[in-house]
Amino acid sequence: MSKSNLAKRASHAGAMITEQRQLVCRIMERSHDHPDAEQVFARARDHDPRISLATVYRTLKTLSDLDLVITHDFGDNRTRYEIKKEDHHDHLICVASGEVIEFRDPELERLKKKIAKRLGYELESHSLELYGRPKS
Amino acid sequence: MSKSNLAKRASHAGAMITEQRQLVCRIMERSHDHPDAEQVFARARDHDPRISLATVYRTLKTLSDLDLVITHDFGDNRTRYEIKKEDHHDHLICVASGEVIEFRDPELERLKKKIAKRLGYELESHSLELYGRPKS
DNA sequence: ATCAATGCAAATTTTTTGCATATCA
DNA sequence: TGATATGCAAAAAATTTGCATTGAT
Repeated sequence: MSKSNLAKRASHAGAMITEQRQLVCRIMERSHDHPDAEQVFARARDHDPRISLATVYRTLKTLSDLDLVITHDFGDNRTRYEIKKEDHHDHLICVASGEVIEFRDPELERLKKKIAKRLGYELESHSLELYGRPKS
Repeated sequence: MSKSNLAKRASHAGAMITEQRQLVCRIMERSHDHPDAEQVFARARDHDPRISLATVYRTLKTLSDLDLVITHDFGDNRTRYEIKKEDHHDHLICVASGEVIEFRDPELERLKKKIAKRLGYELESHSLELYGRPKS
């Protein structure tokens, strides 16, 4: 049950760890969907009703600046957040249900780096979203 | 100098073509960057100062519903629009300058379809953004 | 003539910010 | 203690919408 301990990593990276940040970190560790700020806020408020939405936004920004959290845009105008894991994965969004499916593909990862290199860039980050319709 | 004639295609797809929509279509045909709604509005207003931002939004929405225009999110909180061409391409965003570079890669296209299929989906659309730092 | 699109301004939605206060190191 | 984070409410920014009017077919 060892958690990734996001808060500890954030602290190690120089961020001050307050009770609220601790809480947001714990929530991000336990969220296996891709919540937006409002959802993180709702979950946080369940544990501590005194936390504010502004703090949630600020904390998520801080974590994402530290590269510990990634942001996504799945086409509905709101930013979704996800804890960054060691292994990169991408997302397929079901156009029928909106469900988000994570997948990994090493060939894809290789190809992305190769393309960036070809264009004269060092790949820093990347995001791929596939939008698909379930094959009955 | 044959244009892609976006307006004609929109009309063919059943959209009513007004002067404003004509104008937005012409602008999208001539824009080779990836403008946001505000930029399209500014360009439109140069030709016809009476057009409104709401109409630009509504027209872009209509065109994108008709699959004649694609939307992008490059990480700054605004939706960017681009006319949809026959051949799919993806984007590399320079993290240093914000510049957006288009690229094409057939292997990538094949791989995307393959992955969707593997997951039990028919690929409907997809977007890949690479964020890279220029190799000095 | 009829139905849909427009303009305008107001309303929503998402995210950010200023400032006085509370909290961490 | 001294610097930084928080909460609150107000501000910004992006996008949508209601409604009276205009315009397309």
